[in-house]
Amino acid sequence: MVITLPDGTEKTFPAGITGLDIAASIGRKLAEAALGIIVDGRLQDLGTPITRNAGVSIVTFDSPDGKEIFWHSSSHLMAQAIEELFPGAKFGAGPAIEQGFYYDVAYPERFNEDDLRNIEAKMLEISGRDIAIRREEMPREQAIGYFRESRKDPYKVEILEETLKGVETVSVYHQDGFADLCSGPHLPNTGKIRAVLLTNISASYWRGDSSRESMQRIYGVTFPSDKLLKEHVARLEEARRRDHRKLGAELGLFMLTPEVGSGLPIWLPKGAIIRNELETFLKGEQRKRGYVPVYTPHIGNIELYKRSGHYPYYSDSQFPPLTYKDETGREEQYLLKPMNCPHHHLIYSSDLRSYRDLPIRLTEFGTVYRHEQSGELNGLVRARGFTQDDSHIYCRPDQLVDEICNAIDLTRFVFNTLGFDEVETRLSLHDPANQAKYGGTAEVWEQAEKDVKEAADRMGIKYFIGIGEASFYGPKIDFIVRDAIGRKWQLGTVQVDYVMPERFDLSYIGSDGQKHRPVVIHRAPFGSMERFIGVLIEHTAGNFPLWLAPVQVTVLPIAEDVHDYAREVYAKLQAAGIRAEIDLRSEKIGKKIREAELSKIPVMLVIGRNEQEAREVSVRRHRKGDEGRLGVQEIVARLSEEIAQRA
RNA sequence: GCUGAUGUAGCUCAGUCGGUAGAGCACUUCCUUGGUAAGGAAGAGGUCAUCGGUUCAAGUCCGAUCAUCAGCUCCA
Repeated sequence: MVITLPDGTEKTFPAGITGLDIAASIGRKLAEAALGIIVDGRLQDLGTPITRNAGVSIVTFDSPDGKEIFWHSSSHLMAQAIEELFPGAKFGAGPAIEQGFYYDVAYPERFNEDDLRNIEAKMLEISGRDIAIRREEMPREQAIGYFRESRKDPYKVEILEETLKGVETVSVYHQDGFADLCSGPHLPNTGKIRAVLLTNISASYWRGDSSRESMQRIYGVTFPSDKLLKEHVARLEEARRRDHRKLGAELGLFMLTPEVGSGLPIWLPKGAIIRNELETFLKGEQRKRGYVPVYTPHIGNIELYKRSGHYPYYSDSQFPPLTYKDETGREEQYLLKPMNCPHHHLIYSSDLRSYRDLPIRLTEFGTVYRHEQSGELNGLVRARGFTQDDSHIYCRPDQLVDEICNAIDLTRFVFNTLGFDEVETRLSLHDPANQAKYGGTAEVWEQAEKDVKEAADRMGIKYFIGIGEASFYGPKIDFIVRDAIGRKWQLGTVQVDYVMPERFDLSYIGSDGQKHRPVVIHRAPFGSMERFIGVLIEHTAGNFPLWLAPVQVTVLPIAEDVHDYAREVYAKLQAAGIRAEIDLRSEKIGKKIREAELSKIPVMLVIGRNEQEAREVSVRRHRKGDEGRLGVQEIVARLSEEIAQRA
């Protein structure tokens, strides 16, 4: 029997050999690190006998597959520990996730922190017993009996009876007295799991259904060594350090207060500078690309949203309507606007449009209000009042793909400028199985999705498909970045819409003199200014590039006798339009520098007697240190240039 | 919205068994005039989230509300 390894080398083995044997034949270390094996593209247990010629690769913790196996087995290990410590606990679902695993547990008592520590200790103890993990296949009917009678776990029985209805044979993994219904694969033994951290407990509904019983979901992460766990903990601490809510307060960027309302961020002067710079940047870029600015009110007649179809779709996540009654008893209802599109559509149809006028690109930083569920609110990244860098492009069908490409190009330009280089792109398509969720006809959707794909392919972007992620009026291209804690956030978006033009009866006069229907593109490179800046804060850890820094330069005189010269330098910076501060306190230079470093000011200009005599400044860059002396004109010119370049 | 946790000075946090509130940093004033990440001294700062209850007495115990955090569910 011939086994082909990933590097192309071929080895001959007797039939029935296992992955572990193959790993051992390559090296002792690999045998130790091996967690599973991929045989002809299929991930399986290390102990599964291989009976014919195959291409194999050994899976270790370094690969995503390896982590998946490791953490999935860890969830079983945790379940076993819980079962030993808390007899009677029943188990729901326990998968591996991106950063570890969880298990949903039904148990009458609430678990607390101490319980977690005890479970951790028990897991390590079980790991120390180095129990073999054994796979057993059995007919589904037999498994139902097993889980009902022996394991007494109603949740597994439910999975067997419903989710796995059509399946003949299922697999059960055993380790000591513990057994779990699971397709696998799993680790060969529990001993591989050497470091355990249970991170938190939360509630979850059985099968994600809020009408079903609530279970306790215990999250954890495990590693093959303590060293890896320590690194993981260090990453978590770094994430906490970068949390935009913490940095936003420390750096005086924004605030949230119940006196205004939850989820309603207030921009403080320093945060407003960042937002204003970003807006100025995008406005300038859009001007170059043929967008025209408009302004629209913050509320709109409710009829507008009924017409657009937003109201019925999203009435539960809107602030309740404002009702106005005049003396005659006539009633009008207004909605705090949850999106800008309807206003823009009315601007479009306020005039007769010729095919020669298209595309028309209306743009506005439009503030919208959505009553997000209280549990969803999260600093700037999930707020109830936020501002979209919203534009609507009205174009002819023959211009559509070009216009989508332009919007993608702008979005990419924005992300590159801001230093987001790891952006995932999702083509968000509709779910054909759930057509009722969407507006428009099947043909229109087919066309729209074809156009979106064509544009994405032409722009050469790498994307993945998200079925059911489309909005109700059309497919989208979504740009997704991760925050410091690894959570994903959708920022920019480009959306195609054939539905709104119908609803608002938008038209243009074609070359044939007849009325035609334009197509609308909704696009927002930043998405929401609040969310974008929230993610930007975490991305930069508050160390903003010079052009965005709320305070760009601080002038630090060493002693009082150079205050006059320091003021002169400060005045020159201000005159050049550089955001500068001056620290005239009677503190030592070390303290002034420390405070400037902590407030993450990019440039410090230290001035003492030597600098005064030479008409120079000592330049110190944040996190870099002393960079030597420069003439005043020189430093002003260099900083101005760096700001202009948005470097 | 649901489940759980949390809420004490501007910030980070102590506060024991229920007996009228504490530290460090920041802030203010004074002294100090210094060379690349914390000079010294003094002072000021609190409706212990809010409302109600138990008690002779509540930061502490109980309940409700609000907010925040974690997760679930949702996301134009």
